[in-house]
Amino acid sequence: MKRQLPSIEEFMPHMAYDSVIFGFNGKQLKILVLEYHNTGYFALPGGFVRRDENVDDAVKRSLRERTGLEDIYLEQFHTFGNTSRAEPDVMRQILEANDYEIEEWHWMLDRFVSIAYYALINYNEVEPQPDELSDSINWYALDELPLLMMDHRQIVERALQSLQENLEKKLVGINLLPSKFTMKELQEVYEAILGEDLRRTTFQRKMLGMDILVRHEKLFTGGAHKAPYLYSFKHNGISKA
Amino acid sequence: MKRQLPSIEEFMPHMAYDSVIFGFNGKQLKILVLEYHNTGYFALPGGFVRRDENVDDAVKRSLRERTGLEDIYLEQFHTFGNTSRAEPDVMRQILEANDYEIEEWHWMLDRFVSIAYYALINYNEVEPQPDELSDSINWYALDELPLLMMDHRQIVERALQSLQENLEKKLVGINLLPSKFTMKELQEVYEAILGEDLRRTTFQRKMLGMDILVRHEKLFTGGAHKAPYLYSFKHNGISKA
DNA sequence: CATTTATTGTCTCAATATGTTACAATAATA
DNA sequence: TATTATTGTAACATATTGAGACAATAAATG
Repeated sequence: MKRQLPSIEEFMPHMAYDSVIFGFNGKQLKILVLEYHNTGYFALPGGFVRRDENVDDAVKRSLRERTGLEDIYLEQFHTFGNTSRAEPDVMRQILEANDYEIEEWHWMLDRFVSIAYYALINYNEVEPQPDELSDSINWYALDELPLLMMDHRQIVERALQSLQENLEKKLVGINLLPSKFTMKELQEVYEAILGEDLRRTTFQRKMLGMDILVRHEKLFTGGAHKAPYLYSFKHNGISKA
Repeated sequence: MKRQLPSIEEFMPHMAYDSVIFGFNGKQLKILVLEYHNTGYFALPGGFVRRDENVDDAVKRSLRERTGLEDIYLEQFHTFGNTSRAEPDVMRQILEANDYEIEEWHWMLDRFVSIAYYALINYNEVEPQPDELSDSINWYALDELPLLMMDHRQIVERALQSLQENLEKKLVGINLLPSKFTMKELQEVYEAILGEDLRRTTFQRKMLGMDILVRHEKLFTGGAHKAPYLYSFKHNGISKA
């Protein structure tokens, strides 16, 4: 008994989204990558937009499903619209490997324009869940990505670039950390995103000078040295644009 | 004899683009706005994407048609994807006023996701041409815009914001000026975009310090004062990202 | 033709911001 | 109690930007 594919009645054709979901494990910046069943194809989490659904909501829906998290920092950064964004043979393989019934032609084999978002989440709060088509969803460091489908590699690169550009403008780094963190952890997030080392004293001065951090109790890690303070961000909740 | 609407065979449904075309008249930043025949509706220049066409190319095609210019500085800045982006009654009115034949329902009355771009052109080089649905296309200063259809006003605001953010990163201001210009003209472009006055000496020092300008002969305007130098940009042509 | 006017190009000094080094203040450990 | 590996902050040097001053014009004025 073959499964039924989502119907074109429900979704807008030619329209998709992809999410680059960033997390920080304390050392490296990582992203979530899906592996499709039995095919060896890797891809970014993505999906289609319902006909009665805002694009942003479609993306949030899928982020909830993949991560279980409710309020996620999300930023749309580019829409990829080249005609080359179609790989019907690959798509057919994936669908067949998932035991879907495919007619001669199906809308999911068509050309897609993809609206791309990046999300920032707290690595440790999450138990990622694969989607219907996938065996697994795993964290990959940016310099250890598997070969990704289609133009997903370029999508990741562009996401990182946008994240870097927004790092100063918005208080973006926050969203990759737990609510309380040390100055060192914050610095490590910045270094991972920018891909360069920062000077400790300058960084600390700048962050404190911005007047956006609240200082809390000290964190006694058990190390043979002065204990660092914990900080949190002043304004509550998600720092969405 | 009614005219025929573009066929859905040619275009992707639910998918559109809009362009915010900026020009600078020497004093103000302006944008091009269309007025639809006999309806009093104003809108941004936009269009649909052919099934076999890159989105970027669709936008360039329409820019050529509206402006006659070939190489235009163009930047995609956001995709607007809310379900509220549909006004079937208004759209029907516009089409009827243009003497198009409309069946019960038509794909152009549907919800659209719009991929938005901004363009920078040389105000004086252009003789704007209205599209099929429009009586006129005219320059409007940003603070004297007519009431625009749908969410086009928000699109303009977001375009301006992106332009402001890109002003420092890229050498964007260039594209609004003729190939040779004075330092004062360049400063006026920056001021119009940023919406604030800049300090003359600091601006000049910064621009010259960037090492991107070539100094040419002086410009004798006939004013009772020292003649300014003309400058052009070092690297040739369009400074696309 | 000398004088006046408005603007331009450049310099200087002041005010900020950032880079760099130094050092005292810890928590654990030996 | 001394040692170790940080952390928080201060101090100084350097770089960047803000602000004002001023000489060098093109034309207009008389």
